[in-house]
Amino acid sequence: VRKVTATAQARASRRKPASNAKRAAGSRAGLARDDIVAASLALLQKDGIVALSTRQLAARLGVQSPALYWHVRGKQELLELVADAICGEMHVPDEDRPARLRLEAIASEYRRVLTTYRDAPRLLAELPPTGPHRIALYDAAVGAFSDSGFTAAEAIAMATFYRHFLLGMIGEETRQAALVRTGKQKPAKALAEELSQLGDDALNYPHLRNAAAFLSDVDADAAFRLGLSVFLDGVAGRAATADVAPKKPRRVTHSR
Amino acid sequence: VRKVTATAQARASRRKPASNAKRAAGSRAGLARDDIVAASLALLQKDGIVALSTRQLAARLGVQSPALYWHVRGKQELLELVADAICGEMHVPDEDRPARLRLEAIASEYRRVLTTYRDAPRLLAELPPTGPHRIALYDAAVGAFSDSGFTAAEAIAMATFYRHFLLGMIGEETRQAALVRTGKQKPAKALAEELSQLGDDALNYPHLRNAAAFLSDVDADAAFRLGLSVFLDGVAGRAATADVAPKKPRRVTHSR
DNA sequence: ACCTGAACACCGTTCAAGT
DNA sequence: ACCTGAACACCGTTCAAGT
Repeated sequence: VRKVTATAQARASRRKPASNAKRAAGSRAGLARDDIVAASLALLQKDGIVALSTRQLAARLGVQSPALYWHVRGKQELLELVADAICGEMHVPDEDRPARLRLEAIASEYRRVLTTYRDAPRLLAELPPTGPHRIALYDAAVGAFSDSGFTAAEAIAMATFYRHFLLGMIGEETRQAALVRTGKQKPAKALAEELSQLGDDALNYPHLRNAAAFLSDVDADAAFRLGLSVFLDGVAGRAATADVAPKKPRRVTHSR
Repeated sequence: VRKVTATAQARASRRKPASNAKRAAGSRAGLARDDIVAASLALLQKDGIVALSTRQLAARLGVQSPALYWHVRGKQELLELVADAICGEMHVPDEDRPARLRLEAIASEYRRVLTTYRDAPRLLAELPPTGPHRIALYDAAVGAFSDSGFTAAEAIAMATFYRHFLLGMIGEETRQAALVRTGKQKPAKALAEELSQLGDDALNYPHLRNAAAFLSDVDADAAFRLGLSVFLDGVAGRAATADVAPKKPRRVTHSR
């Protein structure tokens, strides 16, 4: 039982057998890794992340779902491949531009492609940034933060935060857009309802209540630029002051 | 078929029948909404979000899984209740403190409680901020951003971004901590491997490679404070300049 | 009013067996 | 080398029926 599993993993991890000009020779379905990723992207774009199951994917490829496991180690790896393929569509900014422009370029590339794939922000946020394209973007961000005056350790942390910041902003935008698209009550209405429902009780929400009129008419584009510029203003207004790498080498700790 | 479903939803939405001093009278399992949420939190803390299934939850409560559906509309609502219960442990800052201190207080409350529940950041990031406690926190953030010089519409957007920023930072921290805890290779090693694996090819990652030595020794606490202060510096260095509410009332649009 | 039993339509994954 | 068939251990949810 152990043995077979081990060899199966070994098979799946040894990929790209020779080239990509090898399929459809004598294989049954002529399934290739790239086909699987392409079909996954199509599925994601059409029906969202919930539809991205091994079984539906196999059906779309005209194959039984266990067939996927010869090409891919498991669903986790499949999702990572999809995530990296998505990031492969993003353009990595040139090194010779000023740091802030590079960070802005990364942001707009994120937004440009992630808004075209359904649920992509959620997908990228959940998966650790593996894969060559994702790491390349990460590397570019680290470089930009380094050039902004952060130490190496700080730049690494900042790049991670930046990534999550962008994914959060874009994810929120796509979530709102999806709500409107599917005809559900626009979120302003939903929140207004909640507010009036609970308003008379002990808790009331003065600021939201005050701003309720503006809830529906937030331009996603302007909001994105605002959030981004606030963050980058913070970046610009700071030289390397904080100290993220402790003196005595110490493991990552979580609060406690 | 339609009718019955409708009444079932009506039943589930009409909750808190009288008070909470009513259960265990003649009911079989004496199941109450609060019990379900409490058991969910315990399950979450012990085995993470993957274990938080209706069936495992029911088992822990000594009940069949369909029983839950009398008390709760579905899994989505269950998760929202759990999320709000978690946020109920956070302290909302006083209004009379300076805006920046309020935002810092919100941040440290987020971090304090989210690091105690497994996968809580992911949970909160995926769910829209419904529920009284979550809305109260959101309201406090909107107030703080308003007092920082943002217009109402801007403050709403900033509060959303702030939430995602915090969830992203804390989520990354807990993810790293989980990797270390479960004995998996610490992420520094993993990334270093990826780097050396792909390094000789066309792509190489100069900045990550340069910073690789610092990857393992990032103090999560210091990193959090760094990211937070950068963001809040950006907030402080900005009066209300941007314009998030468009002149001609226009729906939320995505990209293009 | 509150819960069970049985069923439906799904999942991801393993593994022997086919070709 | 690449794929199928059958199976395992799960999901969330509905709905009639029990008490």
